[in-house]
Amino acid sequence: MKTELTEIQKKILDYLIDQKISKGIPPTLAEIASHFGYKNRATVQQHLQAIEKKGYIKKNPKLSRAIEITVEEKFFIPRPVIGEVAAGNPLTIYPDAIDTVELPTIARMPKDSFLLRVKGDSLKDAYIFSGDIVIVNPNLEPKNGQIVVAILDDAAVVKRFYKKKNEIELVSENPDYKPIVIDKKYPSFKIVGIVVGVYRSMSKKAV
Amino acid sequence: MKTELTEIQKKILDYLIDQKISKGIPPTLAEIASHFGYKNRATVQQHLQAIEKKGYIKKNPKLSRAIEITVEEKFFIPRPVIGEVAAGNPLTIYPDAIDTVELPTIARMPKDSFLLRVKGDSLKDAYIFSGDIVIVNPNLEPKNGQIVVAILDDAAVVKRFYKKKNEIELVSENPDYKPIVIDKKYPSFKIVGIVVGVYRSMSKKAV
DNA sequence: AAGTTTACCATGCAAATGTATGGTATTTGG
DNA sequence: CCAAATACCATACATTTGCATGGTAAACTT
Repeated sequence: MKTELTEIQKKILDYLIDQKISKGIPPTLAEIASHFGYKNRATVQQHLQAIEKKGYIKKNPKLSRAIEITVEEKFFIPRPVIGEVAAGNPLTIYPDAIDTVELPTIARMPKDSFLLRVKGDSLKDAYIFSGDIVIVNPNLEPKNGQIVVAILDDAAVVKRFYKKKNEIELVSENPDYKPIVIDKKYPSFKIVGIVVGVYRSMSKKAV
Repeated sequence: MKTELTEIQKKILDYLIDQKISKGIPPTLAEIASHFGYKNRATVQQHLQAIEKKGYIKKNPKLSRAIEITVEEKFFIPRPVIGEVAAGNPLTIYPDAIDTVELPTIARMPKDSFLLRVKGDSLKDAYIFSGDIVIVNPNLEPKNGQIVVAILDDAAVVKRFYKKKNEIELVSENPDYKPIVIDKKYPSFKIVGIVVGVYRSMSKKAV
């Protein structure tokens, strides 16, 4: 039952997994057909039957979108990493993904969130280490003590957020950097997002 | 547009979220009706329309299962934590969850995987700290250097896995513990799972 | 008392969906 | 060369699904 998939079957399986991950729901036969340019759902149906026969998926008959993916190796899915946090201050966010990271399905992202890879040990006092992936959520209001990603002038920083009476203070984890007080001097100040989580994959190599 | 949901509408929304998380796909009208004991899909339909009107979901008309959940606050969902790793060696896996942890979103675990909370700094050399959540996947074959959860006699341990020629060695992160060599002396030896990732939530409180 | 909201049901219908069957063309292995 | 596997199409059909409409009953405004 460990038969190999053909090229096309592999592509369809990949598409199934991709859809289930990015959209949350598996596609219908019609959607698959449309994606691959097939004029007929039956073509897809036959491919799915072949894939199921080889044990890679399981279909719940009669139900729409009821395709269960049974491949164990596909636990990890690639997600784009759009920037790096390095050496305390400067943060670069590239227009395109600089890299992808294999994220377990457990760490599915909050909507619109993005990933940044941490370089260097500037955040080590927050127990975040080089190579770790931080999940940044742009849709939340920052609360005191949270680690935020913010833009000052042209640079971006990753610091702890504290809202005082009339000002906002950004405190670095690294004691070498003084807190930044936000006032009129920073007209372009903007909170990009809040670091809601840290993830580190252990599956690839030993640390 | 910030109208409150009624009790029933709230229950239906919870069900939608729950299904999307546990099964990966939103239910159909019929499935919702069946779950709540309704004899009619139209009842569900009207509830969904009401929920949509209040802005909590968004429906893609004509498409099956195309219910998008738009509630921002629901980014974090509780997942059970079934045990603790503490003080180097002993690991306790409780039959029921000892706690729940708020995981970002829509989180879908690798199949059959479970979560353990780390207590103490016994794994700090692997950059895993007290309070962190480790994701354990029981369905993978361990490779050298990976951190595994294993059972020896009655105790369970979390250590690095190394397969030598004729034996298996479990190496502790903590230098105070000597490596354990697996042979006939441990008839009940069993790999419970592999630590595939570490997650730490940053949203609640400052570290 | 009259209106509104909420919560349900029944029925009907068009479109979407999964499935079965039969057919053609190409490639592959013996 | 021939059989089998692969990849696709067309057509047909039963369900599933979403949706619209109309109706009943209770609870709550006003």
